[in-house]
Amino acid sequence: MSFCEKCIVRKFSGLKTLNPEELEQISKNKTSLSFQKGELIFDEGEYLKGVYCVRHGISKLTKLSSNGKDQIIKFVSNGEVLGQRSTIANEPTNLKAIALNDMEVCFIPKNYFLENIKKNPRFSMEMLQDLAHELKEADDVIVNMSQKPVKQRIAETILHLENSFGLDEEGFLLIRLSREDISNIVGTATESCIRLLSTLKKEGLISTSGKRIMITDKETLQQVAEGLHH
Amino acid sequence: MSFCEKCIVRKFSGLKTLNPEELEQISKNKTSLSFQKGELIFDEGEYLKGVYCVRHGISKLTKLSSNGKDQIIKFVSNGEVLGQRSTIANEPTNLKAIALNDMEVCFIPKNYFLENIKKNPRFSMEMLQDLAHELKEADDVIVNMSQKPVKQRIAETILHLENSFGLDEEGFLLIRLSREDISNIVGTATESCIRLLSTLKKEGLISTSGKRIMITDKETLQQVAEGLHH
DNA sequence: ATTAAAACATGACTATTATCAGTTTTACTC
DNA sequence: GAGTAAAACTGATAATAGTCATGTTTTAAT
Repeated sequence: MSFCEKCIVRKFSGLKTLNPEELEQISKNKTSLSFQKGELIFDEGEYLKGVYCVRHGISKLTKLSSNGKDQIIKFVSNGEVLGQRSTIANEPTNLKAIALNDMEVCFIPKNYFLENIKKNPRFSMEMLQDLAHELKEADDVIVNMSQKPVKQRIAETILHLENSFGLDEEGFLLIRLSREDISNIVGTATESCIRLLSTLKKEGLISTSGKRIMITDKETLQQVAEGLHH
Repeated sequence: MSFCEKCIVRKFSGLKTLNPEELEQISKNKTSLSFQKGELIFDEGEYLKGVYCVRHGISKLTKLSSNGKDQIIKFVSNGEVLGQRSTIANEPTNLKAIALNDMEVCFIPKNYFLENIKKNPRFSMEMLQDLAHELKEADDVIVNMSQKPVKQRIAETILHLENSFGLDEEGFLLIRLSREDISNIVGTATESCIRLLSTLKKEGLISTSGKRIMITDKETLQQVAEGLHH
């Protein structure tokens, strides 16, 4: 049994605005869950009974397109909360959540979450700002997807993955994705994605080793992402 | 001078959850503004001093892409509020707002809007649900943009415009957009957009008269939008 | 360690979309 | 209502991305 009050993860999520009593209330009613790599956390269209606070690991959130491909909408990792949007909207989820690696999460039943939104204005303001921020990010993605060619989107994705998850000791991106996952981020055929990664490799902007990717010329890669370099 | 209490528009926006005193407070401090067709309401990156409640007219919200094209992210019309996201996030706007036709809006200074979020839990819950809903829509757009070919996106856009703004007496879409605007919704070259509209016309799914568009075979158009028809 | 399955990679070809150049139509001003 | 600028349209061509076929490497399970 662990206590929310002491959880480091709390510092990064909206939960930081809750007072000790509110936290204890949540602490008493949460349940700890583990998910294995590849395991389904929740599916698109499910009604959630609460939110999932991620203590460890990374989850990918995808949406099934009418052509049968899963589009990756975003990743959720340590200190972030899964299922916020649908819980707040009181709707079924619009996304599917899958564990990218082994995960530990705390499940917080809906009513404790919603209760705090109603009672604690600082918490609800935090949630509002969270959603506002997500919305801005979504707008950026829309523009990139509609206006940029695939090569730019891949360059951008690699830079974004570095920013979000950082590097390991050897300098490789900490997050390891299959080529298919990458193609599902940029919305392209897996073969096209592989080919363009090879191109970036030949141009000396990245190097790879299996699933691991290293940025070797960040400046030029940024130029590619912005369409200034061919 | 008009009173928020009596404003029909209020019924459609989050403002409906405010009580008479809160409404009077806003009513006393709002200013009425007019914008002409094509006029700039606010630019990307501006700090807004408040939100704009749309009483009449339609505004397009765009974001400039690095390739110099404006991507249309969404439209805001009667009963909806402009500048919500950036006001809540306390950030500069991430979108540019332009009047698509002559507009009448009420400007509500920031602090009256934020005050109600802090004091009235029903209002802040309404705002949360608003943002949650926008976020879901944004996810849908991301999937469409990344996974669907241009023809499908155009079909979808036409159907979406009918749903959002309806038809005139003759059965044409009420909203009238230039070919360039349509191409900036689907994120394509204007010429490609024109060509695909012609194709849809030849296939008998729509007909056009100048800027006016009429859906003549809704069922098939829906199939095209979903990729079931070629 | 062996083997089967999955993921990765590449080539050949096709389909889609963008670009450039030009013409026609529409809408607006005087 | 003629003149003009902007928008709409069309064609030719190039660039981009998707599909299908096939071989190779990596991964994971026995």
